[in-house]
Amino acid sequence: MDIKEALAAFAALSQQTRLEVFRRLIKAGEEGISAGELGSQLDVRQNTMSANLTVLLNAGLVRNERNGRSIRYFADFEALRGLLSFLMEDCCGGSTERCQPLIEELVCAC
Amino acid sequence: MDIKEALAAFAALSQQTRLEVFRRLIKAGEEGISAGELGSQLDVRQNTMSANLTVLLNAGLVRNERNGRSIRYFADFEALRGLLSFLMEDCCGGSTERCQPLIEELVCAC
DNA sequence: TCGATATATCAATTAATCATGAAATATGGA
DNA sequence: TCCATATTTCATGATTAATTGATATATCGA
Repeated sequence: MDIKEALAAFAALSQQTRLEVFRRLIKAGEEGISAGELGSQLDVRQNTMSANLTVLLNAGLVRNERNGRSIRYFADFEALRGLLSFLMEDCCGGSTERCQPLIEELVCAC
Repeated sequence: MDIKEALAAFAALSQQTRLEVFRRLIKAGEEGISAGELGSQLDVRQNTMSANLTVLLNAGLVRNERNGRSIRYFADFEALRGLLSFLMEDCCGGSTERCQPLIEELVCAC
């Protein structure tokens, strides 16, 4: 993960529809959600949704897979891991006092 | 943390100078870094840096504190924790299989 | 092969963001 | 009080992003 990729990822997550899509894909896990389902769940027109999904794809945050006539989207957990590690790199100059509780709390949220 | 705050945080992190600033503040921990130091470290003009620091402040990602003539900035770890929990909420519908390794890898990065 | 469904692409308009010059505010020291 | 330093605020022009209508592509079933 370099800064260009990280910037693209954060930019992708800084728009309401895309953030909601990504959170739903995180929740959905392996199952994923089709483009059409996402559009109707979030009440977004199909071309707008398609454009937003393309942004998430280009940012590397999601993958997709054709399934008959529909296309299913999935969160890319590996990319998310990379992004978060990039952000927290050398946190507190290496002392874990500050980041350890941050991380532990996150586990509980899961 | 609601979606508005999360969007503001991701938007704040989606610009090169601000992302670099935030990562430096994460590294700096308790010590923080002054506005002027950040400007010269990253070779950014003072008013541009000031505007970018204001964006990070408004997004709740950093705090500041006047110290004589200079103003010192600090990463807000609690806000970061809130943001990450928001993003990972109900990850994989509650099963931790997917998020557990993601989190564990993060700890190592610290 | 034809029509229906699902999704993507294109071009254009509108809206938001960014960096900058100029000026203002706050602090500390002579 | 006056000057220098550190930082913020304001107005503006330039770049970039978002949504949309129209159209294209891909898949499925009759």
